[in-house]
Amino acid sequence: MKAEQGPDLAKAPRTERGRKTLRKLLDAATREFADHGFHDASISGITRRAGVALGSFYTYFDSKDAIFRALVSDMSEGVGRAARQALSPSMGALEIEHAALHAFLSFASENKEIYRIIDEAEFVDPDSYRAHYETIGTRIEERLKAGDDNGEFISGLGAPEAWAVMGMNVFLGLRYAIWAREGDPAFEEIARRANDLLAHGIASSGD
Amino acid sequence: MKAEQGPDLAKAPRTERGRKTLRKLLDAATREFADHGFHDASISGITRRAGVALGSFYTYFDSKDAIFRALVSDMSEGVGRAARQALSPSMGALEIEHAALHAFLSFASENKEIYRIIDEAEFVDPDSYRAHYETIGTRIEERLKAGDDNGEFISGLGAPEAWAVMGMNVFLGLRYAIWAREGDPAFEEIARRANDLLAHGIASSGD
DNA sequence: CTGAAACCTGAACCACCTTTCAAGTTTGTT
DNA sequence: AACAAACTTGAAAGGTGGTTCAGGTTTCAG
Repeated sequence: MKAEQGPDLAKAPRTERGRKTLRKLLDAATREFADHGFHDASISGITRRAGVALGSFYTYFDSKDAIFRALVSDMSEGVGRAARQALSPSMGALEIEHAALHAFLSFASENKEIYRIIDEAEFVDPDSYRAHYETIGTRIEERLKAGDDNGEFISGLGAPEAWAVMGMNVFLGLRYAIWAREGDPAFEEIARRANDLLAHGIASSGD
Repeated sequence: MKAEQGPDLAKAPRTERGRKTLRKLLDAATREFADHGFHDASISGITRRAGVALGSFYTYFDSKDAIFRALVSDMSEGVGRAARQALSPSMGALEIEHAALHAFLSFASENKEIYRIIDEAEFVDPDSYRAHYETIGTRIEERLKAGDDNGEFISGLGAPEAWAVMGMNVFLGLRYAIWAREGDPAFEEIARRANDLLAHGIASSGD
């Protein structure tokens, strides 16, 4: 959840006190942006939540945009980390897609605010938004190619199929994690049905 | 492109002159929001583009939010209209999904600014954003059920499959229409590959 | 023709918010 | 202990831009 390093996202603190204040600001900003969205969030709202003076903000960030970018890059990594932990190399290619979607649904469900922030990056910081999805798309494409190589998937799969899979996953997350309703099927069932669609499609076999 | 009716989206004009001014404001707002995004767009920018005085804006809209909402509801209808025109009842169920995606890619490609505005509604006007996708999701679900009824699709399809299809389409639109690159496959090929995935999945048949 | 309602105008109001800064306090090193 | 660097503070500068309003012009029904 830290974001000190990287190309000047935050001005690195040099003392223990400074590191604590930076952390408090990042945590407060997550809540402030999640509650109000980028533009209705205010620096004073962030510093109030963090319990520090308004001016201290500028010790660590050059601007409101800068702290937002720091958060996005931070959280984008968080999503990737969560996905990686759910996968194991011993799984079959289909099984991997199932596990990835299930992990994604759980993660989104428990981090709704993070998702709002990444989505808003489309407008506040378009480059990192695009980088976020292109990174994930590439990763899915690699998984599809691996499944192709070991004979579990058909050959000829590439970026279009990867983006289709990513879109399925993102929208199932939107509908069943972020906009969850009473009576919705469990994540397990959602993941299973998406996996069936991915494996065999929906055309009736007799046709 | 009009949005006079509806629950108080705009204060209805009573003369011909008024209707023209309202139209000019809506058109100008489309361009202003597309160029700058909601928050960096300004009322004075809109009235300048429309060629009317700043104060006239408030004859037709109560606020900046109000005109944005009017635009979103307007454009959401436009997307639906474009999709409906590309479909014909004589098509088979699979063929319909293919045509819908192809029409969507073309529409998105030629209306990138509209897509930016609808996406930004997630933050400016969450209710219409959600309504937009739930309406489309329901429509896709109906199509899947129809394909099920006539035996072309497997049975048991429902909302999860519909949202999966919608996600595929939206993300393929994002990648190949909005973020199009040199050397990308043509829309025809994208639609065909997505349709193959939808029909038969990606598991190798022998397995 | 005529008057009331509709519409237009743009300067000014005003609320809000990012950013700066000069002065004070704490931390860590020598 | 002593000093410099790091850090903190909050008032105020400086802008921005949404919204109001009082007065003028146009429209249109009767």
